[in-house]
Amino acid sequence: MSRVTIADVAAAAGVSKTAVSFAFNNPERLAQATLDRVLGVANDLGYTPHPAARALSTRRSGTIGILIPQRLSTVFANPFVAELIQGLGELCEEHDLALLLVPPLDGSLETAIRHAPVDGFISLGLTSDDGALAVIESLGIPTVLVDSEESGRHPVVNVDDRSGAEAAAEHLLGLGHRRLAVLALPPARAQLDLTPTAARRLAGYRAAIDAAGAPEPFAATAGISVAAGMRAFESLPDGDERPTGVLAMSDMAAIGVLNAARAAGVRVPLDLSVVGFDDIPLSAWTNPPLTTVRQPIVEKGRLAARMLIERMHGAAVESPKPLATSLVVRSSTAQAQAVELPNGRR
Amino acid sequence: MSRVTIADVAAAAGVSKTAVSFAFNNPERLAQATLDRVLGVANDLGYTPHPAARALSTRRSGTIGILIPQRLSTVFANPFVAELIQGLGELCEEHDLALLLVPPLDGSLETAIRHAPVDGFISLGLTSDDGALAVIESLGIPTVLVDSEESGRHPVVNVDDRSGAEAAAEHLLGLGHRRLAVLALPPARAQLDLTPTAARRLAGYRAAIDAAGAPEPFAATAGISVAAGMRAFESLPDGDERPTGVLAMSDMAAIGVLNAARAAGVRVPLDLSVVGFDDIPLSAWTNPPLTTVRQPIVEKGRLAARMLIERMHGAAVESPKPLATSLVVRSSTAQAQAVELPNGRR
DNA sequence: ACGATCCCCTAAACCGCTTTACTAAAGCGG
DNA sequence: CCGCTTTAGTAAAGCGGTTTAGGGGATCGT
Repeated sequence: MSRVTIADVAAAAGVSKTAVSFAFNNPERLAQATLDRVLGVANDLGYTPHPAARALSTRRSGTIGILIPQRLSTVFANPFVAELIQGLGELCEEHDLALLLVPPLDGSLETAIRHAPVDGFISLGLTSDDGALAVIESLGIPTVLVDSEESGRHPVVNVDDRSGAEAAAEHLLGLGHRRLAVLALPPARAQLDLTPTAARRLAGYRAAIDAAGAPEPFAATAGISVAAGMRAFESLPDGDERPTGVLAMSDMAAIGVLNAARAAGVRVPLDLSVVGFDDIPLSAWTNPPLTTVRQPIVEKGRLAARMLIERMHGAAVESPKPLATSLVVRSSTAQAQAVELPNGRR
Repeated sequence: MSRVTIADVAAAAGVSKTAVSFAFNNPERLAQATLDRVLGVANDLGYTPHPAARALSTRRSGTIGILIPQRLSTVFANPFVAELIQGLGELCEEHDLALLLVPPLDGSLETAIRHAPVDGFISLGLTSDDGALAVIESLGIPTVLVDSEESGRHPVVNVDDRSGAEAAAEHLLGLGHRRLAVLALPPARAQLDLTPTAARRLAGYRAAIDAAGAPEPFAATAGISVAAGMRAFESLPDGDERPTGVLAMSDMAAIGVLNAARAAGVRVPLDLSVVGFDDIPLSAWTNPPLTTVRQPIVEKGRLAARMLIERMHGAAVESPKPLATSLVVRSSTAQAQAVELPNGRR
């Protein structure tokens, strides 16, 4: 019941292994009659080249890896990743590549990288000093960074997080909100700093708030799940202290806030305005529909894949400039209620 | 800049390749001093076994493949898959396995299967006569079927689609609805029949409708996207003919109906009741919150992965009985409006 | 002092495929 | 009819690991 090998086919067709190999990879080197016979026999026997053997010999695996910095169950709770894969997938299918999900192995992303049989990596949200990148470097595997920092060593695909965040904050400030809460994304890997994305968004919020002379926002961390958003809402100061506007760095967290608010009898957007980030497809259908910052996720995936494939073909590719983000105003934000203290910073 | 091989390490440490291999895979066969030296040198050189070489030699790749019957961009638009991967991922991480997404290659799932360097497959939604399963068979790769039909050849993980659908239809019928619409899932692969899942759900709807003596439901196909659900709503008969209840086989389609209805001035649930299927996490936060049939997707993924891993270890595993589904009543369904024709089948 | 045992380590075969010579036979011009 | 190119196919050397069989030296029992 063991696999049919090239030697089996060769024997059955009465030719050498080389001839069989040629039949598949170099058909013009065989006489038509031989070619037909070999192909016929191979087909009858159900022969398929062993992927690992082929990969070893050709030094290509036909696979690209997505470097996932966290546990799969965490990351896939975020529709963001699924959307990115849609973009990556389009290009992969076009180029007959398979997609390998590479989460930390034994808790170590570095280990996982070493064991991944891939021709290239797409990495998500790593800081440029992450040890994982050093390992990739030493392995010499072409890589494209997504949601990362500028790096001399690899091309980077980013969106303009900062401008998007700034627009979100300006929107709220423009509606008269002063007491704001920022729901930050947690670090991608334990004991690390903010992800580059979170840092840029935070900078955007800050810039707008400072420019408007509004008080320091309340800060919490909310991850990318509805539950985390709900917890974040609970953690907000209560009573008069409660922020009137929430700037969430993910739509999922924003949706959690929406829900926890309703449960607590806080009306959105009357009592509380909420802005999300990403514009995942479902944000338009929440209750109320979510005001959020749109980023072109699928496009980002497509672009990253295209760049990686070019790199794999040996081309030198430049980092494109960050993709544009835009504020999508729906119904989770409204004019702040009248009563507001007349002083600036608290 | 070429990769460090086992021979490089052996030379640098002044031992044979065998010794280096033992250092990693059979450390007790080396003297402590030698072991330390080899490991030290390997570390200094940044040595990692070449995954393909290792796979060829050990005949294991440390990877399991998810057989995706459609294009990645289509499949990942459905939160269902992301959830399933959360479940699969938990087990994979526990067992240090990577996850390979295997969509059709050159339009052929069979080809993709042959080229996939995996130790096992999880297949999604295939009928048991699908050619892809025959190929897997001939390759002798352990496989677990998800959302498929009972098959003597592979263990199957299913949920009780039929009962769930029946409960959904009974719910609507119990609320007095008679004119119903069923939004079916399209076939997984072009020119094929309904997926096993869709067929079972349809049977469930039918059984309840027949038992209640209600008229034949209007039938449409809606896929698993919000847009498809919106189109399906548009396709419903208008005026007095319009169904008062919609049974959608996916939450995404149901959400599309919700939205298209609102746009058309049709009030949900006053004028139209909508029931979804799956209970994806966001169904609770739509506007209005969606009544739907819950199935334990993450659990399904975990179970499938656990079974596959056991099979890969050579154990014989039985198909468990279908996982329970349950109706989750939220706010998208309500009593049918009074005016109803007093006759039975139209 | 001598064969038997251990302990460490190595040579070489093997996994299944690709690819680089290279050869035998056929075709060709003169 | 002979030397020269083509054509069609092959043998063998990798690719980079793992693993089996075995060898040399130190230790042990007597």
